[in-house]
Amino acid sequence: MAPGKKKQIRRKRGLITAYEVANLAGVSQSAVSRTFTFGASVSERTREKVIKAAKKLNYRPNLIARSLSTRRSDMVGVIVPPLENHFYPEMLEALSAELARTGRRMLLFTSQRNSSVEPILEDVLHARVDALVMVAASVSSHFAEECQKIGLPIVLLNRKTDGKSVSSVTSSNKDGGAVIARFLIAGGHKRFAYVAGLESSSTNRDREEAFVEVLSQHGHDLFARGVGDYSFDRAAEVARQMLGATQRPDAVFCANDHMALAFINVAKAEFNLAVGKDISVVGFDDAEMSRWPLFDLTTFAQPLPKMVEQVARIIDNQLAGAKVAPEIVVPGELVVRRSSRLPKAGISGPSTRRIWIPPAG
Amino acid sequence: MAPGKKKQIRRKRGLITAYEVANLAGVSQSAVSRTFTFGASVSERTREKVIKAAKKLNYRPNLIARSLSTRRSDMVGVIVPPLENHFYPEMLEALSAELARTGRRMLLFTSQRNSSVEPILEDVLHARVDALVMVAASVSSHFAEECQKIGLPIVLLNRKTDGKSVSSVTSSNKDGGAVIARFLIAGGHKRFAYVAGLESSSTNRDREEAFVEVLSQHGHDLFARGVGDYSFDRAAEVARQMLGATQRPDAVFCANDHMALAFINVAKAEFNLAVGKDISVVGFDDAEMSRWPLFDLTTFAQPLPKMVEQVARIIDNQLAGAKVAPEIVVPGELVVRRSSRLPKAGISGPSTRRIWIPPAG
DNA sequence: GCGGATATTGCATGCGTATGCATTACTGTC
DNA sequence: GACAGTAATGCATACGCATGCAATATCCGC
Repeated sequence: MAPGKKKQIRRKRGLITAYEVANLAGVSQSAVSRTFTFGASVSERTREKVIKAAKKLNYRPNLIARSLSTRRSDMVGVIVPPLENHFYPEMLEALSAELARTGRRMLLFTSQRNSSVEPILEDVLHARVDALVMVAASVSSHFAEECQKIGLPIVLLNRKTDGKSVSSVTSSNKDGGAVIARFLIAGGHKRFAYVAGLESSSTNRDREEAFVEVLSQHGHDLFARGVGDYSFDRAAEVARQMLGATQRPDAVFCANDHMALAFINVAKAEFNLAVGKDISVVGFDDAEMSRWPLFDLTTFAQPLPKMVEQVARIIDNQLAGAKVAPEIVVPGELVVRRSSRLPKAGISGPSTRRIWIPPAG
Repeated sequence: MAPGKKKQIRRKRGLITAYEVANLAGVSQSAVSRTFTFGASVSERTREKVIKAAKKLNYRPNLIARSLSTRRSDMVGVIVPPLENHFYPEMLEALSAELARTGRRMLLFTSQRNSSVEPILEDVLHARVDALVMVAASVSSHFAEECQKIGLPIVLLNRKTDGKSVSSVTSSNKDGGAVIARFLIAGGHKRFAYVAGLESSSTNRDREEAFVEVLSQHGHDLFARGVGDYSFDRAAEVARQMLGATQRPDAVFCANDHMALAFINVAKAEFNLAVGKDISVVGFDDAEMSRWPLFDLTTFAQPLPKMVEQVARIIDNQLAGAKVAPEIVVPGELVVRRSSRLPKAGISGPSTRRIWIPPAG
């Protein structure tokens, strides 16, 4: 070794670096790095020396530097829609927990109510995240291609984009719509209404199509239909119209819980109706609030834990080089509560969580 | 210049770098960097060449590399409590918007219901965020010191830690408690109840102390008291006890909206009470849901926009070298709705947002 | 105790940008 | 047109870690 080449001896302002730990431990910076890199080759003796020195100096590997070196940031960009719909905070928490579990951190972007996500996407791209999860949003094919090109995996959660070969995780929206139709028919209802979510969304299309189709298979038409755009206020407005009409629907399927809660609010507070007797209301999501005594909402439950698990799995696979962009559909189930008149048969499960399964035949 | 030293000509797999843009534009990498660094010295002609080349190559500065170089990540770590309380998603959105507005990104950490934030903090420290915002959490003096040492600004939001010289932003919890007491007294109530939040929290202490103090100034004792720990279920349980007693309170102050909504749920759904007539319920926060027809909750509004603005300001100042750790208290106001009997005087404001101000004297 | 296989170690360099410093190109003035 | 003063530019290096490669150290079987 060239003498006098002790370049390792540094001392700067600011934070502790691997060099300083190396000095104290009497090893090279490489050894320090290897100690903190899973799977790297270090002897037990070296590791101990390093750990001890690191603890003494209160050293923490600088993840920024690591990212630059490894070209992996271990950050996942997450774009969430406005959190007005309380199902999304729940989804966010589940996602956060799942990402943490798989050793990733979450860079969160919230989208404003009336603006597109495009500018956000530009930000995300700069941030060098390893992957991107978009909740309840869709994506232009232009952007999808760009991400493909730079190797950034995208996963859509609770929404999908048809034919664009973008990964997505949704629950079985079609099954949900269909089961709810069967459930309401089995409950003896006659006048069916649908409160639509955003008509441009895949979730709304799937739910509505299946709902209407099963109704018509049983000889029923939609008695009323309104568009709530997944918004509380607009859904409440729809409710006012439907309930103020000379003849009311007796069974209402709202495309998500948030709108169903709006509907119940109006029905009870403004029309003094007994929800579950005078009129049945069914939602979709099974957000926490649906269990609140004043709502007690029958709703098609989306299994959040399974959904976010799939998200993580897709990310893992894509980062491992998978070429396919799977569209995962996770099964859900109809949780029966008292916002709806019950069919005679088909209810099962513990009293805390009764579900309805269409009787065979 | 040493001939053949054209080190700038590189070409690698992966993303576009400043070098490649420099080549195409016929300038140095420095010029590219300066073009994308606000306030740097570049001529208009150079800038144009660079911008053009950058656009052509679809170049984006690598923020990871920039962070390593500047030692600023422009990321703020945010730790939020469980989002069951719907006021927190709102706060999160407001904070996200404010951080975005000030050119920062948000690294989000969610804390689990029954576990301490300590392990999360360790993660945050690794991530090299520029600052840390902790929502509704408190912090050990040990950790506060450590952050002080490494120069990481911390801001507590909606909570404070006494005497630890940690910055915090809260709304005027004491005023809130006091105003609510005056309001309920002015409304002619006689039997006052308090549903406490987490008893270890500064918010609960401040609200309760002021509430009780004003009551006693007017010769009233607390008729009933229960602890809801800011949880829906526990607050509902408290409600069942209070409402099931032989004599009920006629005015209930719940330490936050979330618990107030639980109380109203139980009062209406299980005891069939007319909230606002049979019993008055007042909350604290003014979460969105408080406006829902079934709740229509009178509540002390915390001004989210101002609060998050203060958070950003503190972060700016601390990063600019400020030594003091301010404890900001932002004024709030009592928003009057129909969950409570109204006093004769003191109500003002547009019909969409009526507020109550204690009449002078 | 020997030869070879294997595990550990350190050196040197790269990751992509920002920036101090020295150099060069302008700009305006008389 | 010469000069001072300023703006613009490029060079070289640092930021803190990971890692390929070559050099050692350790281990194993005999």
